[in-house]
Amino acid sequence: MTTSPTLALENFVPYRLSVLSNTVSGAIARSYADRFGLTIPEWRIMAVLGRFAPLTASEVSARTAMDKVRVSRAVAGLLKSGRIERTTDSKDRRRVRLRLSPAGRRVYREIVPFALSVEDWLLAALTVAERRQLADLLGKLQTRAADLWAADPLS
Amino acid sequence: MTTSPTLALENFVPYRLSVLSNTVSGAIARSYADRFGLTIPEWRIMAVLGRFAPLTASEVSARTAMDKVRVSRAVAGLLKSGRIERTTDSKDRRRVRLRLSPAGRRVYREIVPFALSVEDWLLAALTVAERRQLADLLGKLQTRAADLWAADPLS
DNA sequence: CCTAATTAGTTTCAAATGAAACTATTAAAA
DNA sequence: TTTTAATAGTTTCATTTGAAACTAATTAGG
Repeated sequence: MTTSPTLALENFVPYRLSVLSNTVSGAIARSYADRFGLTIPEWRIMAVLGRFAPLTASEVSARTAMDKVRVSRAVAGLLKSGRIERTTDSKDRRRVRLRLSPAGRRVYREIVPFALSVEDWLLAALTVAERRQLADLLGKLQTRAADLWAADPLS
Repeated sequence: MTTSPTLALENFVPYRLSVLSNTVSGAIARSYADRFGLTIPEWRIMAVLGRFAPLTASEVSARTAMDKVRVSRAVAGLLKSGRIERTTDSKDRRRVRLRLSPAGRRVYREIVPFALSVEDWLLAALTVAERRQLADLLGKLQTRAADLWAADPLS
């Protein structure tokens, strides 16, 4: 008698990554919504503008791994809540230069320590060596996954 | 002069997890759609029914980490494509017993080796020791994240 | 019993999503 | 130049999503 090979979902790495990422993002999304009235796309944009402003929408897109539609909508939300400012680039009037507003900077100064404390809380289960391992593994897997995405090497 | 603390998104673990998970899931979703005409929720359901059938929708929900609405819709899709069968439980007529159909089992026998080969390809960048590390770290982080989700311990 | 509360699963409705079409502007080619 | 193509960003439209409401069946309480 032959048995078909089976797959244990609970040990399957793509599944575990998805569940972990959803759990973490869900908890964070709830916190950010409650405390700051921000979505995760909005938070990501504030995070990159806090470091690198001014940026164009395309640059934000590249730095946040979000497509331009998402960026466009999250930018609209942040403009409405007065947390970022937009000016059109005078050299290339298609481009838009984005930066945090004074109110945005105040939120940024509050949210960064909070975000870091969430990360710390999450990583408190790991030793320093394990945290290094984690960073290393995430890097290797991301490189590999990007190739999987780009080329479908199993075709 | 004082500088506000900043946050490097590209090193922020929740962000890196999200990007990695999206990259992996996106590549897999494309493959499954192309080769088997399956969505990821449908595939997850087939994966658990391949091991544990019959299961009720709630049991499927628990084993796949998907809410009951998602399960209900994916079950409807699998019924339509003839890959699962449904009978109502005679002891409790609210419950529904789900199992793979013969056609579903054929797909299952094809997709399991494929799924494992995708995982292998992804993990080929890691040594055996690193794979063990990864499994260990994912476990620790998932436990921690579940606590974060349940209790919001930073409140 | 018989009513209230609970549970399993589905449907509805409003919000989030992304691909494709679109507008405006700039760069390249003829 | 003046088309033509490419780029930046927005909007449209069809699909996906999930919370809340709903239906049906079972269990618990009075």
